[in-house]
Amino acid sequence: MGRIPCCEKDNVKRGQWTPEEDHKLSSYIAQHGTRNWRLIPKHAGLQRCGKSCRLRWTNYLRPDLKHGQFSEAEEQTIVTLHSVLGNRWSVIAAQLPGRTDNDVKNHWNTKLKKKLSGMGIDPVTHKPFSHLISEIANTLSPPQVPHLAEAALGCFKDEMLHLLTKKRIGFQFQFQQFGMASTATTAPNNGPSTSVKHEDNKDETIEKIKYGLSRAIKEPDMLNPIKNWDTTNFPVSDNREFNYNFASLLNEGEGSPWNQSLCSGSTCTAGGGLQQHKRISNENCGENSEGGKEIVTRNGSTTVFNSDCVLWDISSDDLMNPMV
DNA sequence: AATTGACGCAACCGCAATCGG
DNA sequence: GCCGATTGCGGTTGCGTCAAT
Repeated sequence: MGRIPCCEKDNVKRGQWTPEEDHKLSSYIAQHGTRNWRLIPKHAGLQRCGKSCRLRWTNYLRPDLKHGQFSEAEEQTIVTLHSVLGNRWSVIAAQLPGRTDNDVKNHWNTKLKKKLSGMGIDPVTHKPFSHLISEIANTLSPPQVPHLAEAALGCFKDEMLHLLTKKRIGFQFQFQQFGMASTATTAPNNGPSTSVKHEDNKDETIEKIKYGLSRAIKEPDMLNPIKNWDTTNFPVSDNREFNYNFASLLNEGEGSPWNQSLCSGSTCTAGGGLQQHKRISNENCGENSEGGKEIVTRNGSTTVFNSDCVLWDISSDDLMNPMV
């Protein structure tokens, strides 16, 4: 029982492709096309699984592929689309000529996630971490905070700790706002006396986060990311080439193309589906027959960018959900 | 100089969707 | 409409490279 294997595993080579194998596959496909992947390796004289051949072709050998580094414009497009579409790499890659879903996925996982985190933005929700902290705080009643905060933060605690303790970037700005020490490696000397106890210097970072939570509960406006997020004093130590103007992103209007994509306010759930009020930059828009760009998704729904580049979600159940 | 760990990329795996007889 | 075969997709792993210790 079980799934039928895609090929005879025993007589199939695996691992890195050799230039000779690449040449055989490319030559065969140039002559015969890519009609039946199961038969291609046999006919091309390759001891490879058809699936492996297909991957090698689509991700590496195809002549229309770009192999160089991603440009900043491409990165911005990826982030923009990811904030709307989540991990739908094939849809995102379709908007980037010459890039494959694997390329986009790898680039996201190795570079862009870290860049966003380095800027204090959660790469899953595309919200500033401070905003997430505020949202968590707003869901907790004050007596619970010290006990629940750490658990609630678990989803991104490691990321924050990495940033705060290893790369030493980012959050001093927020601590300054709380009247705390100006660097993340200094213990809060004027921290709260009630809701958070400073138990152990080893875990002081967690304490600071908890302190932020307790302050957020007392004074929710302090953590409003729109009002308070400013990158003026926000060094991004290992991303100097990444000239992303986050301040302009949060101030509507001109600036980086990213500024039209990321979440603001408390309603955004980007990454979880195509349900949110979104705009994307015009440079990402192609045209369908009615002047809009269609992106057909796996579940059959269709995302359309109209002439104003406004996203619509068209599903079989719900024919037209204007997303604006 | 040797070791270790982080990083980036290619490739694999398994499930879901689609195709076609 | 059914069902097996094929293809597409996203998550994960393996491995080579390089910098830090």
